[in-house]
This record gives sequence, structure tokens and C-alpha cells, in this order.
Amino acid sequence: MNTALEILQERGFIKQCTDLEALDALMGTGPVKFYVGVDPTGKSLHVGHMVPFFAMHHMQEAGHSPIALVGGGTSMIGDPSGKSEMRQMLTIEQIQENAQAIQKQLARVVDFDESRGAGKAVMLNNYDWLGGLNYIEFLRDIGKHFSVNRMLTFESYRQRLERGLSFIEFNYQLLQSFDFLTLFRNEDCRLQMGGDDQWGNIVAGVELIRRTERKECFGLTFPLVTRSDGKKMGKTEKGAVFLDPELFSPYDFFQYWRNVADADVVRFLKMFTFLPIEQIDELGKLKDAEINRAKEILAYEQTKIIHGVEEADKAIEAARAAFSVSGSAAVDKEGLPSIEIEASLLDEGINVLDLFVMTDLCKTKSDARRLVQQGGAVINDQKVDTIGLIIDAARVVDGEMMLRAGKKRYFRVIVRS
RNA sequence: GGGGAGGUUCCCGAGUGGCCAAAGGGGGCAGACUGUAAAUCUGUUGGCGUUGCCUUCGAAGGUUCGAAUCCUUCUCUCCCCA
Repeated sequence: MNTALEILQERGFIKQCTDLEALDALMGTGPVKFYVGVDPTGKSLHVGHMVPFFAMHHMQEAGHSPIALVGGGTSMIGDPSGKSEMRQMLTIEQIQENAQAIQKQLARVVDFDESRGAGKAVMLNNYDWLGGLNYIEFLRDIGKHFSVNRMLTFESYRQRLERGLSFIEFNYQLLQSFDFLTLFRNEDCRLQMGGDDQWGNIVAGVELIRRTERKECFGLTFPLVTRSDGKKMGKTEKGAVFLDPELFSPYDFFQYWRNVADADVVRFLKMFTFLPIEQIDELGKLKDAEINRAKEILAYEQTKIIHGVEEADKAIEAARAAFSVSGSAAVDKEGLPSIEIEASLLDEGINVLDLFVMTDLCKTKSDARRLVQQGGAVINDQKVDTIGLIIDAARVVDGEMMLRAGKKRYFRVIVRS
């Protein structure tokens, strides 16, 4: 039987730990409460946020108790770690709202259900103890444990010193450490996990607890997940790969994973799916074109976790249909993004450019014009390269038209009669 | 509070009176090559009614036949001094 840490290790989740052996020993003696911070700065998480929560999942599976800590108080301040801009400050109401939306998304990976009993995940908000903090007391009890000299040696602050760092941002580390201390006191939380950019803050928390409570707690960080093509994880030209299907369709979500670089497949399978490690190793042996099978599995599993089995099935079918040799042959196209238009619109015909702009394929008519000029516009597998072309009902097949921009972007236009 | 340097298109960054919808790079999009990969090469990259017109160079005014470029005021950022 693998311990939780071994599982994390073999799946590539561990970057640094304050004391791996001691932590392993502690976790061997029984369930351990641990926490991960969540930013409530948006109403949806995106895949770049998910690493800690997948780790949380494995920890929970192994019997430990997760706490998702919403940074309601801290996000009203801004964290300087690695960021060049000050964070936008939010109102308590916005944060509350975001936190609820986020919890729903987390529930796809972590179990918040009451029926789970002791091991269930809980969500707390640090606004509860930061909101009414007394400045003098805080300085006296917490502030005295921090050395400015030491803090200035932290890489994250060093960088910011060059660009400018406001005093409240500088305090972030104290607040995060105080969070850990509070969770330790109130919940007996012994471990904080987070991205590697949080290392400094996490260690600061461990030290604070050691000084004030004379107890050893632990910190563990995850590697910053990058894509081997150098792009940021979870970012696309269209913006972040959100988990919210309203913001990022399940089909596009599937495609995002389907299109990861070869070099990333195994790593991502380990971190972002729950497939057994043996199966992943097998998939890792695939070479060249074969590796596409592994990518498809990655995309399917990930979509299944986040959007559910039905959406995953639709997405994989749609993708297969769209990319099969026969082009957009009549297979299941359910999962493709689509719009509906009135049949009457086609009575007089509609300009190709306008048609493409109606879909999400082109943003402006100039954009559409370029697409057509460069030969990237396709309707029902027929290239359209005439700018003024009028599209009418003759193009409709089985009540719809399948538009394509370039090789990969599809869009269904469903004609309502 | 005093002094200095700046704010240019998605980003970085050139441009100091007309040749500027604005160099170059990055990124994006499209094409070729492929495996729905990477790398590479080519084209393209403000909008529209496209041999033209409209909006854009922090904001508002002004000078000028003509301004991203000059002047005034405002505003924001950074640096130095207090």
C-alpha cells in the first residue's frame, strides 16, 4: 500500500517539502488535516489552478482531510509572489460569490460531501479571522516574529523591489503565515500545500507556528507546471482555459488537452487524471503518431472529471468526427460549438463574411475576410475563397452547415425552420 | 513637498511636423510540411461600405495647410531628494 506522499511523488506533484520523512511519518500515524489556498479573484478556476486540487484528491483518497482555504481576506490585499501587477481588490460580496462558484468546481475533484464523514473536505474563508483583525495585537503577536531583513532576501520580494512594492502587499506573507497558524490552532491543520511560488510564504508559516506554538508543521510545494512549448499552463490565445462550461466550452476544453505537446502527455496524465500509474506508463511507451491515443485519453479523462462523462463522450465523438478522414462526415457532432439561425435568414442569402462573424470563428469582418483570402474558410468541406459569396439554403445539409476556420476550429450552424 | 524620466497598436519596443494604421521582435491567425505534435518556411495581424473612408499613439484643449511627434493644462507610473 502506497502512502499518500508516495502517490504524490510518483505522480510528479512534489517539488519541495520542509521535511518529507517526518511528514511521511506523521501521515503514517493517522489522518492529517492539510490545506491549500484558493484565490477567489474570479468566478471560475482555470486549469492552471488545478494542480493543488488534484493533489488534494489523492491525499483525500489516502484518508487525509483537505481544507480549501478561500483567501477572502488576503485577496483584498494582493500577493506579490511572482506577480508584476498588484491584484485587483474585490469586495466581500464578490468574493463570497466567487467562492461558492469555485467550491462547486472543486467538488468535481475533491469530496465535500457530508456523507464522507471525517475525511470530507471543508472550505473555510480567511476573511473570518483576518477581517476583524486588530492591528496592534497583530503586530505585537505576529509581526514581531518576522524579520524584514530576511523577508527582503526572498526572491519574490526582491523582484518586486525593483518594480515597486506597496506596504500592504509586503504584509501578505505575515497574513498567510497567520492563516496557517490559525488553522493549526482551530483545526489542528498540520500541513500547507501550494504552488512552488508559495514556498517562501509556506515556510514562513511553518516557522511562525514553531515559534509561537512550539510545534512542527509542514509545507509542501508542487512544481510550477509549464508546457514544454513554453506557454503558460491553461492559457490560450482566447484566454484562460476555464472550468466553467459557459466560459470555455467542454469541446474546446477537450481540444486543449488533446493538443498538448508530446513531451507533456505523460506528465499531464499523471497529474491531471486519476488513471493508475501502470496504465500511464504503458501509454507513455507510445511513439510518434501513436502518441495521439495517449493525448485522446488524457483529454477524455480530464474532460470527464471536470465536465462529466456525458460531455466527455460528446466531445470525443465530435472531435473524432471532425478530424476523421471523411471530414465532417455524419457522425455525432453534438459536442461542437454551435449557433442556431432562422431559416428565413437564408432566403435572401447571407454573405460568407457575415456568416463567419456570427459564429465564434471570426471576431470581425476583416478577420473573416483574411480567413477567406488565405483559404482557411470552409463550409461543409468545401473551401470558400470568394469574398462576396452569398450563402443560401442550398448549402444546408440535414438542417445545418458545418463551418471550419483553418484546420482545427469547427462550428455548427443549425438552421431552424 | 522638490527634481528627473516616462505613458505608442494584444505584449515588448522604435518613431521627435507630412513618405505613419505607425519599424523590429514576441504572440495570434492562415498556408506549406505533419501525427489535430514539435521545429521550420511563407503570408497576415485596428475597423469598415477596401484603389477609398473612419477610429487609434495616457486625457482634454491649442498651434499648424498638416501632429504619435510642437505648446498648455490635467492624469497615471517609475526613479532620486526631503
